[in-house]
Amino acid sequence: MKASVKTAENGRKIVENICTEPCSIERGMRVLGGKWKGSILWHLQDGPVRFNDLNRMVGGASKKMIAQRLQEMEENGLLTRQVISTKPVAVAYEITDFGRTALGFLESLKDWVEDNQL
Amino acid sequence: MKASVKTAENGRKIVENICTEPCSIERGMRVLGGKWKGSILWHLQDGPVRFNDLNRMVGGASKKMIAQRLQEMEENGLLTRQVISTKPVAVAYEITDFGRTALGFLESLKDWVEDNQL
DNA sequence: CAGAATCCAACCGGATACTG
DNA sequence: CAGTATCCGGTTGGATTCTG
Repeated sequence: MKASVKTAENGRKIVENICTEPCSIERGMRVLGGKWKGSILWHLQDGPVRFNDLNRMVGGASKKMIAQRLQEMEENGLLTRQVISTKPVAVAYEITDFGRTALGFLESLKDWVEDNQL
Repeated sequence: MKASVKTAENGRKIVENICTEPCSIERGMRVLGGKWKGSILWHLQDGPVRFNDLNRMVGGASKKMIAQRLQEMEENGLLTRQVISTKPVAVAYEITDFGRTALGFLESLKDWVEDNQL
């Protein structure tokens, strides 16, 4: 929701509606922002990746963080986790169709950063 | 940078390049992500806004947070701060042209969130 | 009005060690 | 291999008070 703004006679702007609950952008940042989530999703776009590989691909994040973010992202339906019962066990993370709908936006963020040398 | 992946004879994927420094997506999240930054920029798109109004528009953030984020965003060139020497003093924050280049994907984030009822 | 300063609890996240 | 458990220092961020 966006706050609605009126302009008084003196030119002063009056804010009428207040965003009481977090607006869409903040909610989105909670799902895709934070640390590592964007990178994780990005690195899943070419197919399932195993835990340790993902850990290496993201780079800089600890196993603990990756595991946490993966859980949250699974709960949000961005990816799925499948256990392959070999010895030792293997686990593959795969992006969902829903997760893919976020890739476009991640790409525009990436382009924006690179175009502006941030 | 994206990690490069090869597939070994056994079908196992090998991660070759490791993202040592934060990749574009992470850097972008640091500039636009975090708490409130997206919302702040979003609420500036229709013209300059004063500190307290911005505080109300964002909603939920303390003055301290808004002040901090505004400083960072000014350093990043996303917005400018101009002091109007009235009594009491007024300060207006205005989005820069560069800041405007980020509005596009904030909008796609917003749409994505709303389309999927996040 | 627009902050800066201070205090402090809560959370975050790295390192390490351990498990099935 | 794919995590979980624990420890623990650092950061975050709210509440409150103060200032020009």
